[in-house]
Amino acid sequence: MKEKKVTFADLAKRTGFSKTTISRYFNHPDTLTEESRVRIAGAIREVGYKENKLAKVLANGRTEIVGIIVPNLHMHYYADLLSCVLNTAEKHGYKFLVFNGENDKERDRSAIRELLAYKAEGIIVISHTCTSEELSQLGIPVVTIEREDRYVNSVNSDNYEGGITAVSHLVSCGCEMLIHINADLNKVSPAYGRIMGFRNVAAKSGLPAKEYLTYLGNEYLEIKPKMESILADIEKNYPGVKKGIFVSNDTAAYVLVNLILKRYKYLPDDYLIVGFDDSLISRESVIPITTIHQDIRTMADTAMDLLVRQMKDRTENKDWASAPLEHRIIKTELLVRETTIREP
Amino acid sequence: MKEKKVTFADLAKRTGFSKTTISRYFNHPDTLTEESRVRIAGAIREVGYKENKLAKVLANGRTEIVGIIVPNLHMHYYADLLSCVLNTAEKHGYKFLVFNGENDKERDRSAIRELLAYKAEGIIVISHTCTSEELSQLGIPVVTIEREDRYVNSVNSDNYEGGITAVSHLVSCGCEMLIHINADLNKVSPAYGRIMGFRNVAAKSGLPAKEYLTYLGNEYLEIKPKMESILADIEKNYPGVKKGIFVSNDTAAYVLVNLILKRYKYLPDDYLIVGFDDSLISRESVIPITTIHQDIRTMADTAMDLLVRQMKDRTENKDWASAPLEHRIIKTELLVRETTIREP
DNA sequence: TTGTACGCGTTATCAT
DNA sequence: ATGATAACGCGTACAA
Repeated sequence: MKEKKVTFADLAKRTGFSKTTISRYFNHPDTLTEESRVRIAGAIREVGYKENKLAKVLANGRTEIVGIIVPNLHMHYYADLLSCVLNTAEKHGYKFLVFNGENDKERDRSAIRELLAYKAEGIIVISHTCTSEELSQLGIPVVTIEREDRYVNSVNSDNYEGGITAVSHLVSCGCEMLIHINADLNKVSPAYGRIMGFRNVAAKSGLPAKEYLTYLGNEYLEIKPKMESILADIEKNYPGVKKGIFVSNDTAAYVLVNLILKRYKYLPDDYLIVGFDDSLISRESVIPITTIHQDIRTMADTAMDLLVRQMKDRTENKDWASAPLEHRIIKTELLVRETTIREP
Repeated sequence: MKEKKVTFADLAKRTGFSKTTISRYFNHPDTLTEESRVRIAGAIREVGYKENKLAKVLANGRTEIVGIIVPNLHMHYYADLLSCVLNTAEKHGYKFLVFNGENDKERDRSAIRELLAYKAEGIIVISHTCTSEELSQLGIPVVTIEREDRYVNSVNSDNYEGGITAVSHLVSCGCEMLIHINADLNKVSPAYGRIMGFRNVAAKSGLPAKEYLTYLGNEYLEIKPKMESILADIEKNYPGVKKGIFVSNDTAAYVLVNLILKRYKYLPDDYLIVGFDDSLISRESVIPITTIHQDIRTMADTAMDLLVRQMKDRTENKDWASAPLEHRIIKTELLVRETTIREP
């Protein structure tokens, strides 16, 4: 079972042209006679020629490969993001070499090594184990999404504005106190803006505020016990008070709603809840959750646009590396659903 | 801002060795003197050499690239599958070029074209727009996961056995009738086995059985209205009867549970429900859903094992293409949760 | 319009 | 243990 590899040489022999002409047939067809084209086209289908992009790459340097490093794929947020990035394939013509870091610094590093070895033209980094400083020294264009981004181009949601909007909504719903549940985030994390947003509105509102800042986990079963104790604390300390609760993300908000439902069979009037992300789960809840929509599609598109520009500059030998950094902020949007509005 | 490309030639010049020796340093270090190795190693870090896998590929033919084509990534099932496949990267040393078909035949086809052009050594196909016959003629190893697979190697869950188990469980719970909700599947689809499993057990049990076979959709909001009318039909025709309902997948089962909860605020004793997949959502439900666990991890591992074997045979010029087809079946497992067992 | 000759960075095959 | 040389498949000046 021999592998038959048909190359330009074979096509050349078969048509009487030189390899150069065959090459031109693919890259500059307009410089050939109609007749020559037909002859070559015929030969191509007769011998079943298949293009070899790797040989092409070695000759002209453009791999058309972009690397993506994701932290994981069980969180729909990352899966969605990856999906949207992959969908830019036809728009820009890049292929994606994907690596799943699983929050392991060594894996992320090894992914980067491979990408450099395969001469990827650029990398989209969604995982967060490597510092942006490290990323900035790779020698190829990098764009990060929703993570620490001091030294590289990036795209982030408008977390601060989103936090402002979420909490303002709670205030305007007539809440008598404000609560924020979140991880104890690092200030360099874009999501830290959500905490800032909360504090800002809480201060201006003059309402009593309480923050529960502690690591909750990423999965339902991990979050549940922690949320249980937070809920217990709330029930104990603030009974009867109309509470506006801003939860860091929809999964956590969903857990909270479920716990409350489990307890009361319905959502009591003194609980108003807002999540963040607009992930599927927020819609799938028995009581759909009010949340801040992140425009993942636009984030992915913007990231690719940024990356493509840099990659283009690089292949054209422009000074891409010392261009000023760009940190794009993508607008969020409040989606009012049933956890902040009671049906009559 | 010039790009400095350091090659074997530079290392050779710098160390006084030939390119051949440099190559050997990387591929057969044991054939060099300790001293030579040290000298080369030194040169490498001094000039900052970075390997170029593409040149290597052109010379030896092994890209170490495997293609993956997924139908989409909003369904956690596919995202999980992709995640598990990506995680075999270190085990076998392959890199993954990922394409998102989005159920578009043209996109799937174009993905295949690209993979052939990039000389991927094999492809894992999860999307289902291309027939297995088409896939079998690509000239490179292919393994499909949970889809039509007549002409190619494949990995599937034991859908039939899963169906049997699910429905048997309902019977043993004392249900007075059996209901199956599923899409009107094609017989070549592996998931058709779930329907067969239902019919088989239903027939043997002698219980009255009812099938709702109609396309439900893949997303919560798409499924909801359809499930609503099915539930209405059930409530109208089988009130008071203890119903054992086997739903085709967890998302649909989740919708059903939510609709029932919305109506009764609890799950009435005459509703016993079993889903399929063991997707996250089945655990995240207010009432955790009894389901059939699919061992996605093992499916992904098995798929890669199958593919790797074929790819190896091919590079060794063995007759991989005419080896007998293998269709691996992965065991499923019943997970009894709260939708089939009531707490006292 | 078409061809010649060389380069891309590495590996494989003989030699020494 | 190390080297010389020819592939690998294609692109591109430069020539004709």
